[in-house]
Amino acid sequence: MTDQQKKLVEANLTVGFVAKRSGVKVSALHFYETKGLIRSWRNNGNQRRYKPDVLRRVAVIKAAQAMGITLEEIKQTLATLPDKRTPTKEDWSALSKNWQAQLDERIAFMQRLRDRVDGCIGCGCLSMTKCPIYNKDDYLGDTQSGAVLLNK
Amino acid sequence: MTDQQKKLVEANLTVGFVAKRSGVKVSALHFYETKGLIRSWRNNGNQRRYKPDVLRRVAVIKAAQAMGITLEEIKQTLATLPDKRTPTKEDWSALSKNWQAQLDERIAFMQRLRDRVDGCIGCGCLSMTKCPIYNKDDYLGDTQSGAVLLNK
DNA sequence: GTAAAACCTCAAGTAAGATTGAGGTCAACC
DNA sequence: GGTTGACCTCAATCTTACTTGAGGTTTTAC
Repeated sequence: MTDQQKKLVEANLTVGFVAKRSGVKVSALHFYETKGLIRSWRNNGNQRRYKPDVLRRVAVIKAAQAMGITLEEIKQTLATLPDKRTPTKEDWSALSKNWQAQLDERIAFMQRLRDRVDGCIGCGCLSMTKCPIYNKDDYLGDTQSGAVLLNK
Repeated sequence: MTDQQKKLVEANLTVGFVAKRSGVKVSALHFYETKGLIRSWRNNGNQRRYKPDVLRRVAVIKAAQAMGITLEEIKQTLATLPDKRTPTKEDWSALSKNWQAQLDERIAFMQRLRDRVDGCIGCGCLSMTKCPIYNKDDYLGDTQSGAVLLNK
């Protein structure tokens, strides 16, 4: 049994191990901790120790980031996980559902954007009076203007 | 005829007009100019004046940003537009094609991600030895590790 | 028991993409 | 022709998400 495996069994992970396993740097783990996204306790020598589920938390953080969710939002959502006990399948499932909706929205937005890019950026209407990019008021209310229509 | 319409006809846009029409702040237009994404000339009083196609450029910049393309990449792509003449339908169409491929990729990535979130974050395998998020080596080569698999 | 590797804190730096503010000029309108 | 709003430059500041480095301690390995 290697030392790393021992650590696993002890369910008492060092920062270096978590860094290697999760693919983020030690400095990032420190950073996430200061931001309240993950937690650790300290051993006698003041070194961080983690529960194994920190690996899932970090994986979830990376996945959410890849979806374009900010750390602040991720923190909010992670805060809905139970504090006292190790999160269960249902707990993680709820997070997943939360973000899946956002992700679906984002995908839909990207698809709309693709269609716009297709239909509009490439269109031939260079005239200021006809192009819907030039003249957004044509199909937006007066309160909207400019590139605002691109922001979701 | 309003003053704004006069300005349009004169094809000689002020920075304030462009800002209002495109939905970006004057400071952003200054910024884009220093970065080489848009161009202007100056009137007698040293004020910026723009050709109308700057509006399309800005719309394209915002669209590309919404796709997750960096200003540097956008600059590179915009640099392929003709320098001497006003870009034609075909010119803009080429840009559109360029980015559509990237957008398709990004959408596909998001969809893969959605499936992962579904299948993995929400899965019940909290054991370190079975969960594919915990044990990435199971399906990635040794060179890959950790959350790397989430980065496209 | 000692050297190397891993860890600690805290301040500063980085990159992208802007915004804000100071101090001053130009243009539009009555 | 003066006031107000739009514009100018340039430096500084902001946000997000980290990384780097200095200076020092702890753990691990032999």
